[in-house]
Amino acid sequence: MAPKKGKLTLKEFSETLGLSKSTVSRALGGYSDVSPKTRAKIEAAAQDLGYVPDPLARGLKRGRVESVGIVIVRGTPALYDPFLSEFLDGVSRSLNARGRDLLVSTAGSTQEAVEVYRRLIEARKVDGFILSRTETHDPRIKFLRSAAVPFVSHGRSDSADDYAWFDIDNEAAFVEAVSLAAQQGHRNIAHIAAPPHMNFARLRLKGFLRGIAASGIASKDAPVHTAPNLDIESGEEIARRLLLLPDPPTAIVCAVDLLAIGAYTAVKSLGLTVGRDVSIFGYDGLPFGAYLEPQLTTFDQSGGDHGAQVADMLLDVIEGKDPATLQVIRQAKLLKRASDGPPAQSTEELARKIACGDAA
Amino acid sequence: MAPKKGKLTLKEFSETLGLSKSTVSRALGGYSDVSPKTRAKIEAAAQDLGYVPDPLARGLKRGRVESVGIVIVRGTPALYDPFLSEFLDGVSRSLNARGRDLLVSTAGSTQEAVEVYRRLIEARKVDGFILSRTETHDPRIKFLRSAAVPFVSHGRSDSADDYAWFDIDNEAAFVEAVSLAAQQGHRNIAHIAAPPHMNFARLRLKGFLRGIAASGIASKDAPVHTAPNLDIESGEEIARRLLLLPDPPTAIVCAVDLLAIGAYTAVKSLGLTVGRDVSIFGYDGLPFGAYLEPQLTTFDQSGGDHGAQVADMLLDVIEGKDPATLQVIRQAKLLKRASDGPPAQSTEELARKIACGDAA
DNA sequence: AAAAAAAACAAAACCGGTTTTGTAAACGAC
DNA sequence: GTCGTTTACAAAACCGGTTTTGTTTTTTTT
Repeated sequence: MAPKKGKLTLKEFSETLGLSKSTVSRALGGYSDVSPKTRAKIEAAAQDLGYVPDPLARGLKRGRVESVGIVIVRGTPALYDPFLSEFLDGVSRSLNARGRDLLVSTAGSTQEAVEVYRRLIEARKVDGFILSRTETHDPRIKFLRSAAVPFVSHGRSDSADDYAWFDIDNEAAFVEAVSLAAQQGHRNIAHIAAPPHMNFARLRLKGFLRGIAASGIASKDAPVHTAPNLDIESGEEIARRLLLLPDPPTAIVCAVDLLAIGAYTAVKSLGLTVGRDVSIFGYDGLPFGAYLEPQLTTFDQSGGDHGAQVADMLLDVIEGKDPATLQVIRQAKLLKRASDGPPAQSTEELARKIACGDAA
Repeated sequence: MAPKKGKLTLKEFSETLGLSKSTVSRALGGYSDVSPKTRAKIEAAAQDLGYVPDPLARGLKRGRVESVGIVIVRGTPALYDPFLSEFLDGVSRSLNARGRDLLVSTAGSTQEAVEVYRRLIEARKVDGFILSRTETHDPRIKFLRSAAVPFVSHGRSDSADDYAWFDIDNEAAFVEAVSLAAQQGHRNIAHIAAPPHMNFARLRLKGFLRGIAASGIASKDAPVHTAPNLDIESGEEIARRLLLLPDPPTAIVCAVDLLAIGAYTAVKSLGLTVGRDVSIFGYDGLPFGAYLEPQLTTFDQSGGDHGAQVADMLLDVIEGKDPATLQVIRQAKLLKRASDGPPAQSTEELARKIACGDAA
């Protein structure tokens, strides 16, 4: 257990074995021109004396550093994003299992993120990148593709299909939410959308509209308002605006949980009951949703799994697999809780109730 | 802008300048034996041609890699900790400003974290570590100290004072919370404590007790219950238990915001009003607290600043500064909101109210 | 049994820098 | 004007590995 001081070097190690550096290196590297007997001896000794090649020296020659990077863009849904923590945990686990590490940096915008990429590539600190929260037109993807640096993105951008990505079927999830609401009897269903430069926002809106069409609801009964920011305040503000429409929606499908939480506040402040007067659907599966009153119906993201899978994909790309063959889409899982249900009354009645309550 | 293919190497670079590798290297390194004229020329050319030394090669010779590591321990207050995100952001900013990067890994326990440290040190992937969420007896600190690896911890452990740390004055914060409550007229003040193996928990409890003593409250009127986990459920369960005591507290001081959020639920489920019947104090400054009804009174942590400062301290240690001289303590800032106030009634009256309401 | 081929290991070059040591020219002192 | 210092740069060693090329020795082929 005595941790060697200044580390055991290949030269020393091979000398104690009475062999040359090259033979030892090749033996450990699994090359063919080493006799089985010698190889066994070397491996045993390495184990024994705790010889581990210095990754710096190895990286210098090999051109790899066994680390991957992720640059987190501040703002938008904020760093304050539980999903992100879980995601990072998944990434880290997966990387560690394969002897790699994760380098994390932050940036104020995707543009700034590109600068960080540039620096990290130049400095040879990573072998590839993981992208998250992709935007519709994402400069990061453009850059990394042109720089020919391995990467995998969590979420697609518009520029389709010759890179590796992992994505949730956002569209299908929102079709599902709308269909469920329609089935429960809602005829006026609103959507609080996320800013459309986020790619997931576009897809969720698309799903919402498809769901509306499939349910035979007129588009005038399916108002879409876009939240300026993905935070609770915005959710409250927009939800309030929706409920004060002449034909208020009896169900509100929110692009993300934070908006849904804001919507709760709006509904309650109008003297209404979430889940009866107004149904609310979220998306993200924030743990917090289970503590709302009533518990929020939402979609689970299980960030850990996503992170692990994305990391695995990236390692494959780094090892030479064709990125275009690595495209995975997964279905979101509805977390049915208590914020949805058949509407207690029609839109007209709801409008009247709001008018009275609000005046009161 | 043409990004050089296979990177510009020192050899190539010095050849185009008609100088030797060594001279160029020494010029850029700021050594003395280069004429000012030559140095200027070299620096201009480096800027121009975009020459950046390969950190791998440099690290190999210098023994430094210009990265620091942080190993996040899952569980306990969970990865789902907004403070952590901000903290990481601060660390990253500070490091990037000084040309360093952050390597992030996760572990299931502090013991496991030590294994990760060992691996990262062996693999020479980092020059030092940042620790967070220190425990009272922290094996990580013991290990890093014995391994003589630079580190700075965010939060102290019991083993006092020959390493670098940055900490909040937890004790003072809780004295303040209790004093405020006492001043508002509370004579029965409870504490929901965090598990005592977390060092901050110990200090907060200590502060609570000191505040109680200073306010002349009998210890029998200051019950302390320890939450098994730092989550919302635990908070609810313990708060409920406290409120069903014969002499229920009119104020509950919680070790962390998550517990306070749980306490809200307990108070409300007993038909009581937070801030009137029962005052609640949190600690953490979770953004979410501002959306509770009523808004949670808590202490601000501003994780970003902490992270930045800790990172700066670590770089100082790595550069040879004596860790024992780097010990910073900062005062927490009370975020006075609406969950506290003078008690609406005495303990006895509250007990009666609870008994009735609960029966009803 | 001689020539060709394969096996097993060693020597040397290389990755891209930094640092130590060397050396020619310019400078200063006596 | 000779000798000792500086000054300014170059050559070479080194960091700790990997990989290419070389060299024996053994085995196979004919």
